[in-house]
Amino acid sequence: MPVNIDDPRVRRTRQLLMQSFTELLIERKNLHSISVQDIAAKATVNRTTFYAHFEDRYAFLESWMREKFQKRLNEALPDSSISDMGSLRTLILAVFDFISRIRQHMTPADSQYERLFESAMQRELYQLLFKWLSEASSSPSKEIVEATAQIISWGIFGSALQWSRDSQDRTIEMIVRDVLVVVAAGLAPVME
Amino acid sequence: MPVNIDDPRVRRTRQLLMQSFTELLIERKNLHSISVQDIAAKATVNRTTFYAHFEDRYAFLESWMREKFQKRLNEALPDSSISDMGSLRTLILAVFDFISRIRQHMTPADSQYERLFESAMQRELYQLLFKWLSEASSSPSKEIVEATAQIISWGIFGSALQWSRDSQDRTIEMIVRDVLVVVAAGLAPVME
DNA sequence: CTGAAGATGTTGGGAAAGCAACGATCGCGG
DNA sequence: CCGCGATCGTTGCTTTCCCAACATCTTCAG
Repeated sequence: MPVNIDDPRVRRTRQLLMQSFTELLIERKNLHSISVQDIAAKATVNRTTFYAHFEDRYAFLESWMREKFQKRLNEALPDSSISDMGSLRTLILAVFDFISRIRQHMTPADSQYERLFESAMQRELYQLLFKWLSEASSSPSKEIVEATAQIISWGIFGSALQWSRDSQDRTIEMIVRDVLVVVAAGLAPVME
Repeated sequence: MPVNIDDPRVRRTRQLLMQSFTELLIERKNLHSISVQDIAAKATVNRTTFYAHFEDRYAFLESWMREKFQKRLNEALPDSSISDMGSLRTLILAVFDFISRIRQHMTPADSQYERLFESAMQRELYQLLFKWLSEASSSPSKEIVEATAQIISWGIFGSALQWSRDSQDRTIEMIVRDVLVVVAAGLAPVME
């Protein structure tokens, strides 16, 4: 298990593995058909090295999902804050869009990974919300901020998940507008 | 000094260093202003590793030049042979074009590297010609083939070098046509 | 059902890459 | 001319990576 994540070799290996898996996922839609050997080979990295970085394939998939999701959110909100209604809408939109795209790469054979991906996304969303709220909030109570981040992250994520499952009969703009109203109201107590 | 050139780490490191130097050369035109540290940094490789692969900066530059030149020639002649007059012209054209491009990246401060580059190119051209002639020639004598490769490689390379120095008053098409005639004649004895 | 092929993790030893530190050399402004 | 900083090339030691081999476990065709 590599100890120093600042070691250039460690960074390079991780990046190569992540990138390779992303490309494989684009080539062959089916997640389940991608083996550890495939990922390692494409990354020109030994299979053993894969296991030096990740406990098992599930730990890798979780890291991959968290990284992808985090990157997506940070690209959507470059200033790293939810300053106004507009940025809040952008955030919600990004979550809905991301979940929808991920689902396109899932086949019935991949259902075993659904819960893994979902929890990774929710946790990542919570952490980002908590960080942003801690900076922007007027509330002095850490507990209040935590609770707010929990409720809002679950609220956004859960509704996005449900929408992505229900064959998406409502357009993304419509549903996002509705979610925005509720979320904004929930955020009100901790914002000035 | 790495021993096994099939080791994925060795291949990766070499490629990273080569690629990084190429990009640096495009960014900052001046060859002389590029330090070993610059190359290593851009390749996310330790400076010590650079010296594990190359005796010194000169050995690196020679390898880089040979690799670039070889790649350029193989791209120009994908079938790896000089089957007819057309492919021979393509080869000569590639040499002239390559030398001309390289010169664009040279400033007076880089004059110390000229001889290095030149000998690398000539030797590479010789080796390719020898290989091709060995396959295509009808001559049973190895000595004849060697001598032919020597003369032709020096002939093409030398005239290209001279042309690139002389402010290129004649168009590349004109000079190449003339060189082609002579080279073809020189090649005649060993071709069927 | 079976066994052959392939995927998952694991281990030990050797090779490559990273790192900090060193003296030597070069260039250049004071 | 001096000396200060930057680059060069080297060394000893640590960490990471590669590799071959192994024991499971799954899968799927005969």
